[in-house]
Amino acid sequence: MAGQERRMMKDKRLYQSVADRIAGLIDSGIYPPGSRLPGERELAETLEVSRVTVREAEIFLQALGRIDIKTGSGAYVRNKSDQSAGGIPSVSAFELTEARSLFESEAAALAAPDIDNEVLNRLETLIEKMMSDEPDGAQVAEQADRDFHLTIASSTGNKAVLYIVETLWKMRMELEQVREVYDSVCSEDSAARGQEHTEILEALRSRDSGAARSAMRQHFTRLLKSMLDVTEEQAFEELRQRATASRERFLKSAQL
Amino acid sequence: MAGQERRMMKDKRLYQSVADRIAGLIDSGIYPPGSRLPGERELAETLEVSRVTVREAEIFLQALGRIDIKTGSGAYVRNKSDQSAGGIPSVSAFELTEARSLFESEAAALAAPDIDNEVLNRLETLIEKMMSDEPDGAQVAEQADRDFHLTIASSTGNKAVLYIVETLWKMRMELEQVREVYDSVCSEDSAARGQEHTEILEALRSRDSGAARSAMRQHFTRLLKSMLDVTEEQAFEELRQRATASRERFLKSAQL
DNA sequence: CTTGTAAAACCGATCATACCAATTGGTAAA
DNA sequence: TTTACCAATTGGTATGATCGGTTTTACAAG
Repeated sequence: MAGQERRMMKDKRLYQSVADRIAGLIDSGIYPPGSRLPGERELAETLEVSRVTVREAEIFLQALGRIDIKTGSGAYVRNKSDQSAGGIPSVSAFELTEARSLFESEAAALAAPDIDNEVLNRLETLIEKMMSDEPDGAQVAEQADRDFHLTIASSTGNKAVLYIVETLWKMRMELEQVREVYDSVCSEDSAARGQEHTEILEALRSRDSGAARSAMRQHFTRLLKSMLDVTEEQAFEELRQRATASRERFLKSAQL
Repeated sequence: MAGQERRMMKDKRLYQSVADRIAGLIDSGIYPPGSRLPGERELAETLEVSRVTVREAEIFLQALGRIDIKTGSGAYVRNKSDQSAGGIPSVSAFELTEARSLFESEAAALAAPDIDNEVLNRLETLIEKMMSDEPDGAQVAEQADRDFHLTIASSTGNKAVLYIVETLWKMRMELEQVREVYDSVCSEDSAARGQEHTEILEALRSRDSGAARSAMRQHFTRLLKSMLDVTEEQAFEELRQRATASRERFLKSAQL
C-alpha cells in the first residue's frame, strides 16, 4: 500500500480532476476521436490514482458524452459531432432548412402585427452588417444572420418560439454536414440574401402577418434551391434523391 | 464471495440500473427535492450492491445534474428547475401551446400530402386509446396523445421537424408550471379532445394540407381557450395578463 | 500459405475491505 | 452561555481479487 498522500487539499473530487486531465489529453489530440484510451489499469498508473478513480472519471466523461465505454474492450473517444450533439439527431441541411422555413415563417407571422419600431431599426442594422464585406466578413455576416432571425423570433414575445428558433440555429452550427452545406451556399449569393432579408423587413414594417410569412418562406425557398444546386455539384447523390422527393412535397404544402 | 448472480442479462451496466432505481425513488416522491439521500453504505445494503456501485450511480446522477454530492455530508436531490432545465427556458403553458399551434400545424400540413395509409390507421388506434377511460386512463391517454402528435411529425419524413416536436413535448412534460395547467385542462373535455383529433385525422385522410393545418390550429386554439379559463379560475393573474394580450395577437396572426 | 478456431492475454464490471478526510452534533470545559 | 474538542457519520480513495466479455495469438486443418 504505497503512497497516496498527495492532493488532499480543497474540495474538488479526485475523479473530476482526473476527468479533466483525460479530457485534456483528448483535446490536445493525443487521443483523437475514435481512438481507444489506455486501459483502466494503465491509466491509473500513469495518472497516479487508483483504478476506482479512473473508473469514476470515465463514467463521468461517458455521462457527458465524451467517450464510449465498451465492456471487455476499452473506452473510445467520441466524435465531436456525435457528442456535443447532446441528443441532436443527425439531420441533413435540407431537412433543417425545410423545418426552419416552416417554423420561422410562422414566427415572423406572429411577430409582425405589433412589432416595435426599435426592433425594426435593429433588423435594418443587422442587414447592413450582413452585407458589408470586411475582412472576416463571413464570421460577421453569419453572426448578423443569426441575430436577424433570433431577433424576429424574440419579438414574438413568446419564449418557447424563441427557444425553438435558437434550437434550430444550434443544429445549423453544430452538425458538421449541415455547416458545410450552409457555408458553401452562403459564400455565394450575398447580394440576393440581402435582398431577401430586406423583403422580410419590409413585410414586418407593414405589420402584415401574411406578407411576413411569405417573405420568410421565400427566403428559405431560395436558400433551399441554391442548396440543391450546391449539393448536386458536390455529387451528393443520396441527399439529392431525398431532396427531390421532398422538394415536391414541400412546395406542395407551401402553397400560400 | 456472496451472491451477485442476479441480472446477468443484456449489457446494461449495473451502476446504470442502480442510477435508474435511485432516480425512480426520487421521481416517486420518496426523496423530494432538497432532501438528503441515504448514505452510500445504507443504499448499498438496500439496493443489494456494493458501495462502489452506489458511488458510480451517484456520480452518474450528479453528471446528469439530478443530485448534488457534498463531501462528509451526503447526496442531496436537486430542484427540477435547476436541474433538467439543462437549457430549457421557463415558459408558460400559454407560450408553449402557442408555439405548438404554430409549429405542429405546419408539420401536419407538411405531412398531409402523401401520408401512409398505415400511419392513418395507427393514428385512429391512438385516438381510441386516448378516449378509453380505463383505470390509469390519464397516463394512457397522455401517452397516446404524445404518440399521436409525434407520429404526425414523424410522417413528414423530416427528422428536424420530428426533433422540434419532440422538444416541444419535452417542455410540456418537464416544466412544472406547464404540466399543472395541461393536466387540469386535459382532465376536463376528453370528449371534445377526441373530436378534435378525429378532425385532424380526417383532414390527413383527405391529404389536404390546408385542412390539416386548420384542424391542428383549431385543436390548439380550443386547448388554448380552455387553458385560459382554467388559469383564470386559478387566479393566475400574471399569466392571464400576458395571455389576454397574446391571445389577440395570436388570433390575428392565425387568420387563415 | 490461407483459413478456422480455440486458447491465452486483456480488459472492463463488480465486490469486499480498509483507511483517510470532511462534516456534524454532542459534550465538556471556560 | 459560549467555546473547544472529540466521536460518530459520511463521502473519498486505494488494493486486490474474481468474473465474464473482447481481442489477439497460435496452432492445426485444409
